[in-house]
Amino acid sequence: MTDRPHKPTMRDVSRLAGVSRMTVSRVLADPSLVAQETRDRVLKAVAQLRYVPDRVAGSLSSRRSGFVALVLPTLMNTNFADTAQAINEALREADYQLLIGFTLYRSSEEVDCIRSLLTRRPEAIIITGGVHSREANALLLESGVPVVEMWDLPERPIDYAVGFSNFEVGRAAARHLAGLGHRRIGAIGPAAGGEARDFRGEDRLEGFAAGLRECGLPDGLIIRNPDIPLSFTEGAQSISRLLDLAPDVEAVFAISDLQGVGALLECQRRGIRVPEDLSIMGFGDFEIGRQCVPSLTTIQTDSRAIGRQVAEIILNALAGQDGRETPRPDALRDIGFTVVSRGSTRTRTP
Amino acid sequence: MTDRPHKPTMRDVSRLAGVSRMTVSRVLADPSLVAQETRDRVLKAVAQLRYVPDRVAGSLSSRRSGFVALVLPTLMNTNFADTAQAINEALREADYQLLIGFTLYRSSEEVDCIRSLLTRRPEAIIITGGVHSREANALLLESGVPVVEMWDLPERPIDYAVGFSNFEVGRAAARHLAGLGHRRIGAIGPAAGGEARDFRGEDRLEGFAAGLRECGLPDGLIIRNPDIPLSFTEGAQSISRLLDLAPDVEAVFAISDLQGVGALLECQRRGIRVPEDLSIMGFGDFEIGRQCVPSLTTIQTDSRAIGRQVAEIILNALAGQDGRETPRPDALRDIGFTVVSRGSTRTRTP
DNA sequence: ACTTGCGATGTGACCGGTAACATGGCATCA
DNA sequence: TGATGCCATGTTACCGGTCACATCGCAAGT
Repeated sequence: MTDRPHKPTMRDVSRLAGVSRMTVSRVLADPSLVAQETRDRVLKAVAQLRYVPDRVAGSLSSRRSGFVALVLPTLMNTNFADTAQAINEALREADYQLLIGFTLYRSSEEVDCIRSLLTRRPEAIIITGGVHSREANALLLESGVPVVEMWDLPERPIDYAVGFSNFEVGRAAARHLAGLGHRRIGAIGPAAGGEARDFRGEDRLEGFAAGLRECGLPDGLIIRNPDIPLSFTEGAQSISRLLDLAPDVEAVFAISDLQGVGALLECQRRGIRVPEDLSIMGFGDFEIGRQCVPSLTTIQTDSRAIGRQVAEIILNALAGQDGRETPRPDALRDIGFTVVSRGSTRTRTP
Repeated sequence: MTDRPHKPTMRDVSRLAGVSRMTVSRVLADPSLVAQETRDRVLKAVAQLRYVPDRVAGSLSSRRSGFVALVLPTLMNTNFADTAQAINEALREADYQLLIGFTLYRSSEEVDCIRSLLTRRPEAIIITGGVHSREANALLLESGVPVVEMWDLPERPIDYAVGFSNFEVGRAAARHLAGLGHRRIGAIGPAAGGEARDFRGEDRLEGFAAGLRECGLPDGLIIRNPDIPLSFTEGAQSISRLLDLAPDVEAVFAISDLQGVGALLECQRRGIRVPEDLSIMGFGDFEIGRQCVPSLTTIQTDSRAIGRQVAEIILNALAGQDGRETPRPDALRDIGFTVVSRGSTRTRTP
């Protein structure tokens, strides 16, 4: 907190090195533009003054902030944390700084968050999900920068989307459990009414219900919990409610591994054997799901790959605008998903 | 990505409202300074043009960026994610934007990260841990803004620190396990040699070893794993190594619940009963530790409270500088820790 | 009636960089 | 030898706000 009289500016460096400010700027931005000898003198001055360039000023002047905005529901979900890290790693190489905002699954927060991030003039915006309020949509559209939606596959993305169909994930889960011979099949997931909404979880749940119906099975055993965000604890509660409702349930789909593992642990506490008495399947392929006993059958999507692809799209789009035309990459990237069968599910034995 | 001719600026708003730019600025910054009628006219113009103020320009001019820099090792550890969210929530109320950088537990990354964040002229810096390279320290000291170190309690903090003694945590763990009557006691934690280092984990491990010695017990059963960051999987590996080394070990301290839960699950796989055959104790009070079966004995510290206190210190320090003198809050805040005894440990039965 | 003071608004400089263009020196080439 | 062109560097304006100060009108005080 040592307060120096004032932080050295580029002018101070230029004076010390006996050159113009512009030369200092060049040395820092692209050293090859400056003669070796001058460059060394400037760098010596930079080191001597411990000069740290001011990107605030630089951004204003160059009209390139070097920011990329990232809108996430929360960090409590490891998948989002993974994606965020992967994006960060890829963008930092190109010297972009991530600006993260959180919505807590609330529409009102989402709008505030976007508006606030836009004041920082990000060069691109990454947002979780493909469903936004009218106001949020308007802000994104008018932002003037590329928008990437992720973890979902909207029919008509704003600009780009990287994700998969949550509805199809649910459908695949239903078919998988039905395919194992189960008939009394339930699910646990988010309720649709509250202020906080997990639209992607809701989609998986709807896809699951649709899948059950396609298999000629009833879709009445679905527990919808309004406590968003989801957690292990919430999974334990939901499975409890389901077991109270239908003690003879044979298989359960949890729309997140967080809930799935929570459910599994609750079963252990209740002495319900998994998978002998109950098959449990989750979504997200969390590390804890791979490690737990029995390991959790899940639907896997690659969180880090989503992040990498998002970053790639952005770097492409931003490179495209400085001159050389880059072919516009696919607006919609479906990264797909895979059912990973593990110990927590098994074929029904009559 | 709609490219309008150019984004409206304050000048456009001022013209439309028939006032000067300064009046627009006032309406946005402190509406009470402007007459009702004028204010309404300006706000109408703002809405009509969908004007979004440019904080890049504002920051440069006012010399207040509205940024707070946060340096974290990773988001993979829920504790840090919790703290980050808590900080964010508190700072957003005061309209500060968090700038997050990740070190991945590497000293070299830490320096780069700090340097890069400093170019954005943050008004405060929050950094994880109390041990930094000489270069990082110099940068922080010269930054000219308040620095808050967290999750540790350095003897001589740069400016402020919010945390607890990791060494004492380890010592308390040793005493707790020894107090249960165990004699063959081991631990799993990070190795000290590699490029990536978890200094706080190392401190807990050292404290643990010291605690064992104080109790007159040998400290030879400590597994140090260089795979940082820690994870469930790594915990499973480490406990395996420990069990191979000393099959008769009675109790284990894992320096993180991540490892502790991983160890617990590995024991389940191997048919080792916890706590009957082996007591396991972790650190961090992760949700999964509370939920798993048996639930994990741990040492609890409040991640969100750390975040809240960090934010409080910063808001205080930053308020202090605009005129009214605020008493400098305690430079060092020890938020302490608590041993939480749960199902994974029990008294030794001879 | 004249001064005083305050509320509401405007003026101009400035924050610290960078884009765009200008300049000067020197080697190359017809 | 003069034109040409490139390399290295300098000059100037400007990015979009806000600060400090100036101005103006009007009500209150003496």
